[in-house]
Parts: sequence; C-alpha cells; structure tokens
Amino acid sequence: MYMSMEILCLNSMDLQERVETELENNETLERQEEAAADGGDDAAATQTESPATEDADAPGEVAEDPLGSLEERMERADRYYDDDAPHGRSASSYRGERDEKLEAMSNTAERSISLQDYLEDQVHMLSDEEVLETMRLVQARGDDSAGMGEASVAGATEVDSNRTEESPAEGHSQQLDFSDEQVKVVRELCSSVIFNIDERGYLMYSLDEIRVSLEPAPEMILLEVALEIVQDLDPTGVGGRGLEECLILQLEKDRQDYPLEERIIREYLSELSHNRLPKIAKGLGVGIEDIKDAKELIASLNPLPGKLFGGEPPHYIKPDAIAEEVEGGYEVRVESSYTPRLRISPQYRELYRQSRKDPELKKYLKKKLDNAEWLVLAIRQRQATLQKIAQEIVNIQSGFLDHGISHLKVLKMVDVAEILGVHVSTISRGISGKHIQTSRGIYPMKFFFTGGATKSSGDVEARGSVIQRIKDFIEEEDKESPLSDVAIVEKLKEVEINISRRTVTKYREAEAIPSSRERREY
DNA sequence: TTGAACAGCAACACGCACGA
DNA sequence: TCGTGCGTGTTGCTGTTCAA
Repeated sequence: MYMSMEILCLNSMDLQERVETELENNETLERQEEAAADGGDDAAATQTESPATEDADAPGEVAEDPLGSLEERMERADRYYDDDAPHGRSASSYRGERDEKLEAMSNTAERSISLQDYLEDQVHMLSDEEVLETMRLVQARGDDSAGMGEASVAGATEVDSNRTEESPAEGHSQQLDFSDEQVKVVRELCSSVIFNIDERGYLMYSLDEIRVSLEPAPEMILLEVALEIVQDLDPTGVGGRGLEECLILQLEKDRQDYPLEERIIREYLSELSHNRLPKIAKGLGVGIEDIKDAKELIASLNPLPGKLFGGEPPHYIKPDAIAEEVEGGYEVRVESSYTPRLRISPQYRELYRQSRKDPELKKYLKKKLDNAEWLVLAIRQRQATLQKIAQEIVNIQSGFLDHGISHLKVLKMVDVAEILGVHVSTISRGISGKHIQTSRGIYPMKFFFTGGATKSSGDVEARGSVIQRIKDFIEEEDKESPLSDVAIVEKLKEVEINISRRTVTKYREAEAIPSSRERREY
C-alpha cells in the first residue's frame, strides 16, 4: 500500500512522468495504442500457467489466491482500462470534444523575449548617426558642466546631476573624437550596460563598478554615452539606477515639464507611498489638489519596466480533476488523458508461459509482470480515490461554484475523511499537489479546505468569506474617512463574526489591502 | 495492507507593549 | 488612534512507526 499511496500522491504531470519511466524500465508494460498498432491480441493469449501457482510443487496444484491467478489479475487490470472509456459514447469522440479545452489549458506559450534580448535588438537597430547624436549630447553636457564650474555644477538640473553623478570629474576632462572606433566601443558598452540590468529594468551596479569590471576599463564618458543610449530605449524607464531615476526617465520621455512631479519623486517618494499627501503639500507649499493630480500622474508610471519581459516561464497547470455542471449539481471526472493507457504485453505473457524450463528467466519475468500489474491497478485505485475526494469537495463547496468566494464553506480534511470512511492522511496525500478545474477556474484542491471564524450563533464562516466581507466593507466605505481595522471589527460583529483587530489586519495584509491611512482620499 | 497513534512543524489567532 | 513586533497557545497537516 505504501507503493499505491506513492501513486496517489502524484499529480497528473508527475504520474505521467512516472508511467513513462516505468514504460522504459519494464518491457512487460506497453501502451494500449502501441499494442493496437502491433495487432496485439489479448484473446489469443490463453491461460496455461500463472505465476501465482508457479511455486506449487505438484502440477495442477493451485495455490489458493482470493484474487485469482496473476494472469487473471492482469486480465482484470486490462479490463479496468477498457472500462475507462465512457459508455455509450466512443472514446475518440469524447476525447475529441475535450481536446480543445485541454489543449487550451496545457498548451505552452511561445518563449517570451527577455528584456536583455529586447534591448540588444534595439541597440543593433540604431544607426551610427543616432549613436553619434547621443555622444554629442553627452559631450555637450560635460562641456556645460565644465564651463559652469563647481558652483554651477551644483545648480545644474537634477536630471543632469543624476546622470553624471557617477563621474563628476571625467565628464569635464574626457573628450570624444566621434571616430568609428568610438562608435563601435559605445555599441559594445551598451551590451555591458544591458548585461547589468536586472529583471526589474534597473541598473544593478554603478557605472564605476561596471567600468572596473571591464577589461580593458573603458573611458567613463563612453560608458555614460552607452547608459544614455540604453536609458533612451524602450521600455521607458529602463536603465534607471533605482525607482526614483526610473520614474524620472519616464517623465522626461514625455517631453513635457513636470516640475512638481519630479520634486515629489525626488523628495517625497516615501511619503507618497504612504499617502501622506498633506505633509507633501505642506512641504512643497502647494495645494492638496495639485498633489492629488501629481500623485495620479506618478501612479500612471511603471515602477518596474523590466517586468514586462521574460522572467520565469509561466507555469502551466494540468488539472487532475474536472468538475462539470450537470442538472442541479456538479459531477467530477478524473482527468486521465495525460497518462498513457497501459496494458500488460501479451508477448511477454506468452514468454512467461514458455519459460518453464528456464527458472532464471521465469523469476525475472514474474517480477516484471508483478510490477506491471501493480502499477496498472495502483493507477486505477488512484483514479477512484481521487474521484471520490474531488466529488465530495465539489458537493460540499457547490455554493462556492455557484455564487463565488463568499459562499466558500469551512472544510477540514478530517470531515471528508469521515464521510468517505478513510484516514485523514489518505485525504491529505490524495489532494497534495493536485488541481481541479471548475467553472470558476482551476484551483488547488487544498484551496477548498479552509478554516474560518466562529460566529456568535455557533456557525462557522470560512476565512475566504470573512475576507470577502472585509473587502466589501472597504469597497463601500467613505473614501475620505476610511474604515479603521477596529471599525471593520465592529462591522464584522454586526454580522456575528467575532475576530480580533489583529486578525483583520492580518487578513488585510494577506490581500495587499492598504491601511485606512493609505486608503484615505483627500 | 490499513489506519491509529504520535511527534514535529507551520500557520493562525491573540494579547500586549511600544512607537509614530 | 493606529500600525507593528514579539511571545504564546491552539489547530491542523504531514511523516513515521507500529499493531491488527
């Protein structure tokens, strides 16, 4: 049973892998479709001897086996799979109908281009003239800074100071000759800069650090040109050295002046994130309305431009069970189409029968056939157990399927275990890592097992339902005077849900709902 | 082979104190 | 007034062992 428990624990994708491994390692197992193509004929395989009786000394003396001979059991195992096809409907048509849905669920997305590749492509597309243009711009900025002297440098525009902060001296002393060689070097340095951009789209290291990491170390002004080029690429904001520069770059790209927004980003970003608008207004000496407008514009910027690209490939889930609506209820079908349909090879059965004179071969074949039989039956048992558990879950949580999260009921594994008459560990292993497809989407089976809060009436409300109530309260609150967590506790008490303020706070945080201060609209 | 019993662990819920 | 951190008790899940 340990072994069948092992099969029960596997989700459909792991089971598929396990079956493939078994097919590779056990020649007595074969796919049914392969067998059909080979013209395999089970009926031709006559029962002449069974491994269950092989050890009996006297011929014809059959050891008692309540399950019957191994071959009988093998035949049964094969029939189990034959029975798997829905009755009254050909397996092929049935499969054909759901193929589309399954394909939609399991198809793999085209590999998305990485941010680095996207940026590199844009650099390759740049003409030499565009590179030279940026070189002239950076050179002019350096000349201006040098001309203004130290006092003037301090008064230079914030953006310029931001862009040259890495190299206050080099910009003045270094000169560009605008040669083809320098253009080529700048292009190479663009690749170095791009290489040091993280998945957020931010430059991970200072230009100084990047410079010393290169062999030979390039002139700083060329590295500045490279960064300038990269920061001008799409997506806007890429190559910023932190959130502040990232946002400023996006404002600049708009080719309009946003002095208030820039000051807020530079001086009050932390206050802005905590919605402390009055403090910002007071600090900048402007009206709250202006701050609100500025906040709206800043909120429209993308703080993580790199997140639009690549990253981890999406994780596709193959549901292990599918809940389908039937007249007035839900019916669960365990999804078995990902796992090859198995059977025990008639050729090896025949070989086993003929191996009487070769004890070594016979012993070997018996072991393989036993394993094959066990696997076929264990998979069958897994399907049955999974079907029962999933059906019970769907029966209990049908309110959720009909009406949504607010109707999710409190459900413990022990409840389902009691109903099905199995041990709680069977439920735990049965749902582990498995998903069920419902009309509301694909959910981990664990999702349906949830604790909750006890109401004063003695009823229990599921955690998800309590969270939904909190969300509803917040949705309806006066935005100028949002509900504090204590106020939410009081409102929950009105509907007989008694949980502490701390619990409300935890729920709110889990749902990434801002605090009342942060929600307040001025 | 099955499931009961147990221990270990993690998550949850709570109270309290403290600081903004 | 509210958010946050910490310590503690409770609950449920999981892994392991062992007896029937």
